[in-house]
Amino acid sequence: MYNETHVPHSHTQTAAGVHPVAPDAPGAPLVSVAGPTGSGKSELALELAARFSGEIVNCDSLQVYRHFDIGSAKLPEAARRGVPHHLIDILDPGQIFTAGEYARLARETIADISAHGRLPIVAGGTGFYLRALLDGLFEGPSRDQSLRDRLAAREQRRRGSLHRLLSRFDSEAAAKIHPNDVPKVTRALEVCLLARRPVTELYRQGRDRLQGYRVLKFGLMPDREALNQRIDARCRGMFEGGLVEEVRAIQAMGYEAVKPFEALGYAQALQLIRGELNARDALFYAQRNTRRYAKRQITWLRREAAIEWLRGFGDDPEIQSQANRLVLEFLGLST
RNA sequence: GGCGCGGUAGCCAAGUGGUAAGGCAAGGGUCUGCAAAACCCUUAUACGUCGGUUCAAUUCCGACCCGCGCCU
Repeated sequence: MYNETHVPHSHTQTAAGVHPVAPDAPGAPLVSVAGPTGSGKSELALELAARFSGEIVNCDSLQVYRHFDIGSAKLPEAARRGVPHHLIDILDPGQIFTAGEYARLARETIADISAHGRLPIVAGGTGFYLRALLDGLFEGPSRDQSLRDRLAAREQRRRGSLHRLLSRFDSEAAAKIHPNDVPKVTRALEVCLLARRPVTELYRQGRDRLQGYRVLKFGLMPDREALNQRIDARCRGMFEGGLVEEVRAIQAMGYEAVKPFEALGYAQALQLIRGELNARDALFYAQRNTRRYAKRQITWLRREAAIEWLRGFGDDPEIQSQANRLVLEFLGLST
């Protein structure tokens, strides 16, 4: 794939003003920066964007929400060095968002950026969103709240009933989903019922993969111990930097039981406010859960295909120059 | 100094004269429209030390060490 992009392009250096996107390329270039929380994705993405006249497309399921700034570690406007950031602050806290919608929006955004001759850089830690964007999802019905409500009620009456039901509609799907994993069982069932066909059959038709781009995927993979330390420090910084006040402010706007409040740090801050946790425990649980989250992200990333691994933090100059070199090569700008 | 209680894996903790639950933490994994979510799996050369009794001690006895509490 992008091994073929070693073909040196006419002019060499990335002097400012030179459009990095070769107009005759066999697909528009697209860069993505993934990695666990706290690995320095935003910093690396920003660095690359600044250097290659890129624009950043957020790929984080929490940063899409307005008002959730501190706990989602949004790069403050002032720190963005004039680089345009997309798909940040696009939703109200009460709105539900899905991977499918993300993929749609992100694809539009990327197309737009490319059309202007700039380099789209997708940055964020939500692996599922990235996969939905790049590999696509299967073509099928999207979520249906009223159906879900009915299914949930049924499951509540008899635990495991949804899984049993699913095995009648699609035994293959049922075999792959653990009965305790109600959300996934629900989705599979929802699809079967809405499409009147087994999900498995729909899966077989493939995903609606992103077309027309050449993709360079970075995976930041810092040392686990160092990452954990950063995570702990960052969580502490969030609490000390006004996370609880941020939550109070959001509550004051009338939001209480909204989805983003379930996120790491926010959940704990909320419990602290409600008196269900003391300050020490709130921090402790936020840190621990964030460390676990990072672990899950790493698990997800390991499975991702064709990743250029960067064994360190994205704000490390050494890592940044490694990434720079790879992007240069990728764009066909290396000498 | 005396008395009492305790000392089991990284932490908490049950328990038995025949080599020992569980929980937490940790690690690994799954993921096709709520994914910072949800779910699954795995783990240990662990019974303070030294002796004694016994076929056999983590379990009983003694001494010692350490911790906690109380007393003088």
